[in-house]
Amino acid sequence: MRSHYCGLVDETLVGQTVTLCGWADTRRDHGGVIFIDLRDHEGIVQAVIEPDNAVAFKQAEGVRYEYCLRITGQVRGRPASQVNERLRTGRIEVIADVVEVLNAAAPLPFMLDDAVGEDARLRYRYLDIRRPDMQRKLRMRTRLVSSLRHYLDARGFQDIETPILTKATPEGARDYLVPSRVHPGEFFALPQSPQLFKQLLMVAGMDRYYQIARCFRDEDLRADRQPEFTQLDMEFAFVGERDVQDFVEAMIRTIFKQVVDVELAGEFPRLTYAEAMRRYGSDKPDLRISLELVDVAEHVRHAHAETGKDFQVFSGPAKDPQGRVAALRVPGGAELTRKQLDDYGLYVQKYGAKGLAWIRVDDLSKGREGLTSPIVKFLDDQSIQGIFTSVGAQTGDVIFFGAGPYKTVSDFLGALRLKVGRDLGLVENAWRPLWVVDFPMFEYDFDAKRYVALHHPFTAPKVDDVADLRANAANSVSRGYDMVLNGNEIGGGSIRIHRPDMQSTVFDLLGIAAEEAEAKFGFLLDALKYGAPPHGGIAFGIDRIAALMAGSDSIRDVIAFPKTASAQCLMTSAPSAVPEAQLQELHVRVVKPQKA
RNA sequence: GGAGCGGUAGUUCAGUCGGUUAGAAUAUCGGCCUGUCACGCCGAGGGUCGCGGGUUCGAGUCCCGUCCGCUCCGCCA
Repeated sequence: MRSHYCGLVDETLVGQTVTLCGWADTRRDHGGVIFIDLRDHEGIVQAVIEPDNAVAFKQAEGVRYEYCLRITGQVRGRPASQVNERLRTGRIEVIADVVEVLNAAAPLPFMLDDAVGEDARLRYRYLDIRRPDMQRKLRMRTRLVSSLRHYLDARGFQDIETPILTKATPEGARDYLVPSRVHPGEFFALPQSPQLFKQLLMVAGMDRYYQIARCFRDEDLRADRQPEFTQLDMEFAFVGERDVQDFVEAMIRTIFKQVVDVELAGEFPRLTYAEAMRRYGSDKPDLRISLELVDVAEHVRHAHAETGKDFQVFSGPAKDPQGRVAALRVPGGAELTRKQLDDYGLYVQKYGAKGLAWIRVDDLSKGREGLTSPIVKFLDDQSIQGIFTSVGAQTGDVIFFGAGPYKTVSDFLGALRLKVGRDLGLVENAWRPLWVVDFPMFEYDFDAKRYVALHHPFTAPKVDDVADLRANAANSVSRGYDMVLNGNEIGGGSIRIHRPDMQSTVFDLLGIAAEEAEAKFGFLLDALKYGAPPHGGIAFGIDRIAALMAGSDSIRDVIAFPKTASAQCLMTSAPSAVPEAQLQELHVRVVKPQKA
């Protein structure tokens, strides 16, 4: 039984006998004295095996490898001159009376204090996790989840499990499927979220529900997306959006204080989706960067005053109701080299930009002479003056321009805003949460040639009237909301549809025929008939919140056993082929054999 | 599905214009030293240059394909 954690053994224990368990990954043998840096998740303590014990130890064990050890001995203080500030050792040492080798260790594939590549870390994840940084992150995640549970348990929320083996959903992400042995040719799906079950729990009178729920989506990965991930899933009955938002905002504020001692803003600002796109070119704006997009269409719509010609790159989108011409003023951007400016042009191409125009303001007082730009020759003085006034141009700025379809321009200038902000060190060191609200109800999918739900098809529209929604479907606004923190969507939710007629109407507007809706969501439509209460909720990305709290760029760092970008586990080599007999039992035949 | 970067010793990396026996640090092993704490000193072993093909007198280096890791676009209701 361990009586002390290494890092908790300090001067106050001098003279006492302690028992410590941990690993020793350094070996030193000096003048017959063996020094062992014993390490656990709390820290390091130096144990000393005096010569008489050391001889026996060396004979029995050699002094070679990392060991898993248990050491019992007396704590002794040491002179201040011996203190090693870097290792935080030297104040005390433990004189080992008994050294038990619980297990020897082969030479480690990498040194735990080295920077090491991602694949080696993932292959030997159990060693990676021994490193103090990973210990800190995973233990912090535990505190996060614990803190959330305490908060919700204390407020009457019911923690209710929902099925992992469930029904495939027609829309949304690809499902992970599980073949049924008992029902040949039929499949379960792993849940993309417990969405429908939690709504049914509201109908069932479990009026405040939460679950720390594992969710599965068979889509390509990102630094902030794994095929399986963890949500704090919540639902409330008899509420409107402010009820949900106010409750969870207080919860998030509390857990940030408890887990990482961070005070979040008193009240999170609210931005409509439209305003977020207009000012930040994103539905999850990073408010730590103060740069904003400014619309300048009004200044570039007219023909050049002297040449009489249109600058069609700008004037076309400026005249188009679906178009956008916007500017991004970057203070200090005049420092950027031509190469850097060109690189930004390439950068925005992957977001659909045809090109990136810019004006460098070398000296505002010199008028045109003080500008460098590929495009000023196409703009008359009135245009330039109008733009400069709109964006507040100053000497030393670069002003970037985007022109084209509204969504495209917003997207690529939004991406550029983040890129430039980071490159130029314009990201404030702060926590900047906000709500994004008033999302469009529907989004047109040009490939499928139909409307799709922007959030999900159970999100309630702002209008309560079915006829009203039908009449204005394209411009309808939903009762959805996202919580955004430092440019990350950490939570998203909505008030749900609770009336069958409205739910049927939304299915219909999404092009889901009545029979199809009945087959796929009949149980939901049925349930809504039996007096379903008004309800709504939200789901938070636990992995993303943990990564933010831990200061990690990737959620892999706060997941013990994550998958690689190609959705594999390097440690277990999953997924992998299975024996033919297993497939037969499941009535599954593999058409394209996996590569050897 | 697409793009970019990377893959060389156990690990982290260097390797010039295609040219002799592919190097360094660290780890490992052996020896020496010895209250050390990134100990020090001497020595040794360790390489399918991711894999396959091609160009060439000659390929770690150039070309094509492919696999793997990371990042991004698409995708993620």
